[in-house]
Amino acid sequence: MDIIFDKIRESGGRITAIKKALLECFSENHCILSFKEISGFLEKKNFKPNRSTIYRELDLLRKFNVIEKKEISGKSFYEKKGKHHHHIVCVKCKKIEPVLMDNFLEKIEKDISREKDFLILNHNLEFIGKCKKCN
Amino acid sequence: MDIIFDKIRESGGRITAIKKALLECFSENHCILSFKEISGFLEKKNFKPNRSTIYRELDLLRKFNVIEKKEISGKSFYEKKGKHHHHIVCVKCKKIEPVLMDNFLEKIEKDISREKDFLILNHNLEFIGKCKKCN
DNA sequence: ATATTTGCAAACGTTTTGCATAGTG
DNA sequence: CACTATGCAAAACGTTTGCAAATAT
Repeated sequence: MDIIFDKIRESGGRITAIKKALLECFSENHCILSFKEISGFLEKKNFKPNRSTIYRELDLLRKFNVIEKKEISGKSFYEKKGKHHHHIVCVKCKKIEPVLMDNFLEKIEKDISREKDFLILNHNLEFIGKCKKCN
Repeated sequence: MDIIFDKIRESGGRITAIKKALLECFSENHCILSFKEISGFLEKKNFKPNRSTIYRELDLLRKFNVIEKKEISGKSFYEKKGKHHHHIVCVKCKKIEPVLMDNFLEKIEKDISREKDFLILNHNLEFIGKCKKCN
């Protein structure tokens, strides 16, 4: 946590109450969070920042390499950078859960890079289906 | 094509000029198309339907199982149902290209299904990176 | 002191909706 | 004829921006 604070300050960023609360939010939650979940979390901690502030802070944390943004079925989600994983998404209740797995895509990515002359930096993989409850 | 027309009529849908043009659009284009690309195609064929009409038609074609919708980096794309494939997306020029490959995810999907008690119906996989030109 | 952060209001791009009219089966 | 498809205008939705005031360093 303190390391992140230092990193932010070094890059010219300032540690504010909202930023602290946001960092807490991401350290307490391992899986991806929607905008609403994030602002809900902040409200529970008695912060009610303006939407634009939240978006801007999320953007900053992204630039500081603390979190990353994912777009799943047209909506944005934010997630602490960390262990490589994918997600399962329930078509009915929309619940998203993480799935840990080794990076089995590495070999395929090499093939694609060579074949298509395309430098692969990242990938998105979600499995869409029905969770236990909804099925 | 005629099979699709029949299927649509059977389900209570009506064959209109716009629907025909849209079907042409998807049979001429194998990879995913953005909304703008679709309406551009229609304009080239001298159709200028209202946006809402296009969205509604796309929705119908989706219900008739002719096309499917994909959300990539926050935008919607539409694609004819067909051969299983994935996409590479250039972060810079945003160009999207298809990548054909056998369904190597099958085994992994079985594992996830068992482990998470989750029925997998589909998956989304995109490789993000830089194309030859942009790199 | 100065640059960053914040709230507010307004704009933006994409997609959806309600309603009246036109067109298909 | 009955019901679907269409155009139009307006709304909804998530996100971004410009600006002036507040705050961190």
